Amino acid sequence: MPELPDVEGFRRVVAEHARGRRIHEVRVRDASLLRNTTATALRRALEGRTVAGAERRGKWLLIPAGGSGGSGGSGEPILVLHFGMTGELHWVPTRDQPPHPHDRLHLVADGGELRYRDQRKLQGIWLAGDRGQVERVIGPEGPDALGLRAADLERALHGLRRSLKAALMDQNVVAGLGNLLTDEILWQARLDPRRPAGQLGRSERSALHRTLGRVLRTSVRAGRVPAREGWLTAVRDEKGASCPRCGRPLRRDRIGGRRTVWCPSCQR
DNA sequence: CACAGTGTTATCTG
DNA sequence: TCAGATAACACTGT
Repeated sequence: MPELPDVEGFRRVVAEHARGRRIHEVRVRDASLLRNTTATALRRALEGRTVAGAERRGKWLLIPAGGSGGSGGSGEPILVLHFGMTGELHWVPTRDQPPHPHDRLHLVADGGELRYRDQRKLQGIWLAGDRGQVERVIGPEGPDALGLRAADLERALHGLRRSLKAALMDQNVVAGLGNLLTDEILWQARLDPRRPAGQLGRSERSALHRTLGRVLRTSVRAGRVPAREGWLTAVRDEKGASCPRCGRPLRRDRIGGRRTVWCPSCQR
């Protein structure tokens, strides 16, 4: 599930419910999700501190843990989360509710708990001691897809011979787009996902930019890519699905290494 | 039982 | 260097 709109939703969960609360206890329910730290180190770093906020970077979520009262000579630790394909972040307003079987980490705070839940464990949890360590964990990324400028998109796609599908899903080209979102954007922009990304005409690139922005803003508002009437996402998992726009049968291919649903009649 | 899947990375091949 | 294919991670639903 988690692409940019979902992670943006998780960011809002933290901002609206957890921000400003003191972390009483860190419960590591599955230490195999800890990628660069241990349960002991995570507890030592976070317990007693305050949830200072939440920031999204592409599909990453950063939760800085604010000062515990001391002078804080070494800076504030930052919890770094990636949700893979099945991760979620929940706010549970009552403490000590029975855990969900896929709950991997609980941050127990005043008045509730923040729960990192993940079925497949394809990504995980990092601890950064400062902003520099955050950069090392996340690594290089293209410009964030939300608020992307037309000039940024042009620069990102310039010279690429790869397919649009592969290019848009590459976090080093543009950060935040996943499989579902990319299919929806290319379908709404009427662009063939196999087209070389660097060879779009001016008006095509402009249409792609406008569509990307519109699909993203609508999805962020919903906290997911919505299965809206008239959207590809509404029908993409149906068996003999047909294009919501032209009614002709949709095609399923493997493009850029991922399942791609598109309309060979509309998308050129 | 086989296999694909809303993600990412390493490795191999052309 | 670039791009595509494949495997690996771990688990569930079809």
